[in-house]
Amino acid sequence: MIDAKAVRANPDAMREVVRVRKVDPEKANVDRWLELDGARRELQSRIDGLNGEKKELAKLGKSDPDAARQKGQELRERGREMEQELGGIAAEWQEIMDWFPNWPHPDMPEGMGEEENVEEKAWIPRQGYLSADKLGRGETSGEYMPKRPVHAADQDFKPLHHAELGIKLGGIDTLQGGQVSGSRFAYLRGDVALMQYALSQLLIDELLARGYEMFVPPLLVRERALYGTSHFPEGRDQVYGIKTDNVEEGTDLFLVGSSEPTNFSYFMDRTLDAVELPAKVFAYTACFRSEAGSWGKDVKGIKRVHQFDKIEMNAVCLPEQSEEVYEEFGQVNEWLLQQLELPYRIVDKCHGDAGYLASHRQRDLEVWMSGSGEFMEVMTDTNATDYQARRLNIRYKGEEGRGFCHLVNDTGCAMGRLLISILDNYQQPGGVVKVPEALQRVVKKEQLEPAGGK
RNA sequence: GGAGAGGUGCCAGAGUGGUCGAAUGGGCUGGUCUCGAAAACCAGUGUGGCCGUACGGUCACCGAGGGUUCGAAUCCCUCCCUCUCCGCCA
Repeated sequence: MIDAKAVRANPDAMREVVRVRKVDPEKANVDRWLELDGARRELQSRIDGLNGEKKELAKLGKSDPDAARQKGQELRERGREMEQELGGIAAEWQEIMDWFPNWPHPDMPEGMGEEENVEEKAWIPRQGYLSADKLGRGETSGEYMPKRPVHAADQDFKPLHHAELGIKLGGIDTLQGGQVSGSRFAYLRGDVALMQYALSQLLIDELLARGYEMFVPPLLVRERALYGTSHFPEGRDQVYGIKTDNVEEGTDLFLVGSSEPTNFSYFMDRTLDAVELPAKVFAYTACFRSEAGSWGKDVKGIKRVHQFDKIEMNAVCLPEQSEEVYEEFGQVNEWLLQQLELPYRIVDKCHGDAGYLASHRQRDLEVWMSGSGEFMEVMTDTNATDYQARRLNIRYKGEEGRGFCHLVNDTGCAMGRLLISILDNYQQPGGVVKVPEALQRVVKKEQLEPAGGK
C-alpha cells in the first residue's frame, strides 16, 4: 500500500506507474479513486462535525436527559446514514488502493517485458565476471556463456535434461510423486536428497556467521499475512486455501508460497526501536504454490512444482538502510552461487517485469544451465520499501523520528532449482554427476552415479 | 473437544452508563537541588485522520466488528487472542 497523500498530491505520477508496471487500469483506477477520496474526506469531516455535536449533547444530557433525547436521536440517525455511506465509499477506495503499485526506484530500467531487463553482471566459474561490453538487455550475455556442461572433464557427450539425470541417479521421482499427490509433486531420494541438506547447511552457516537470525515460522497463515506482503489480492490464485471444517470457524488459512509473508508478519502491528534495525532473519521452510495459469509449462522434472523447500532472507530496516540491505542480499546470493561454482547472471528487472506490486526495485539471479543452454531464475532480490510495512503496520521509532519501516526480501536458496542447476552443470558422460566441492563435506562423495552401476 | 477466568496507555493496574483519552504507581524526558550523582520535589510523556504557515484546533481509537442508549472502556451479540484445569496428541 502506498501513501494516499502521495497519490492525491500527484495523481499523474500514479497513472504513469500503473501504466508502466502493467497493472490493470480498471483495478488501479486512479480517476475513480480520486473521486472516492474526495467524497470520503468530505463525508468524514461531516461525520466529525456531527460527532462533535453529539459530544456536546451528551454533556447536556447528564443534566437534562429529556432535552437531549430528541435532538440526540435525530443526530444518531443522521450519523448512521453517513457512516453507512462512508463504509461503502471507503471499501471501494481501499480496494482500488490495493492495486496501486509501489513507486519504482528512479533507476529501475524502463521496459515492458523480460526482453528489456538489464544485465548487471554475469559470472563464469574459473573465468570470473564478463566484461561490461558483453552485457546488455534481454539475454545479451547468453552467447558468451559456456556451451557445454562447465564441470565436465570430457565434454564430448550429449547433455541430459535434469529430469532424466534425476531418474538415472534414482534421486528424483516425479512418477511416484504424481501417484501419491498428483502432477508437479516429486520425491527426492538418497544422495540428491542429501545434496539438498548440504545446500541448506552451506547457506545457513554463512547466514549465521553474518549475524542473521533463524526463524521457524508458521506455514499456514491468515489472509492478513498474505495481504500484508501484497501476495493478495494480486497473487491470490497462486495460493492454496485450506478448508478448516475441523478447526475454529472463521479462520480460513492459506499455505504460504514463501516464508516472506509469515516472516514479515512476525513484526506486524509493532513499533520497533530504530537502534535494533536492521533486523535480518531467514527461514528454511516448505513453500506451496498452485501454479495456476502455468499448465503445460515446465512439466518435466522439478523446475516448477507445487511444493519445494526454500531458505528465504528477510530484513526489516530503516528507510535509509534498505538500499544497502538490498545490495547485501545480492552479495549473499552471489556468494552462494560462486561457492557452488555455477555460472550465472544478474538482471535488473524493468518496469514491466518487476514482479509483484510491492517491488520498488528487483533483481533476479539466474543460473546458466550450461547443459541445456538457457538461463533459469533461482533467486529474486526485492526492495519493497515501505509498501508492505504500511499494510502490516510495521513502524520504527528513534531519535531521528518515526515512520514505516522498509522491508527487503530475497531468496536465499530455492532448493529444487539449485539442485537442477547442479545436475545440469556438473553432469558428466553417462549420467554421472560430480558433487560440487562446497557440498562434498556433507554429501561425502565426489560424484553421484546412476543407480544400478557405473 | 469439555469447564472456567481474562484482554485498558511503554509496564503494572484502577475504572461496571455521563464530567474518562482514561486514576494511581513504575519507567522515560526536561527542570530544581548538588562539585557530581543518588534521593526528593516540579513539569511533561500514546497513535492516526482532517484543518492550520505556526501556536494550536478537531475527530477517532480502552482486542476486532456489530447492537442498545440523548450518552458506552463500562450493558448486549458475534468473532479473535491469552491464561487455568480436564481430555486427546507429535
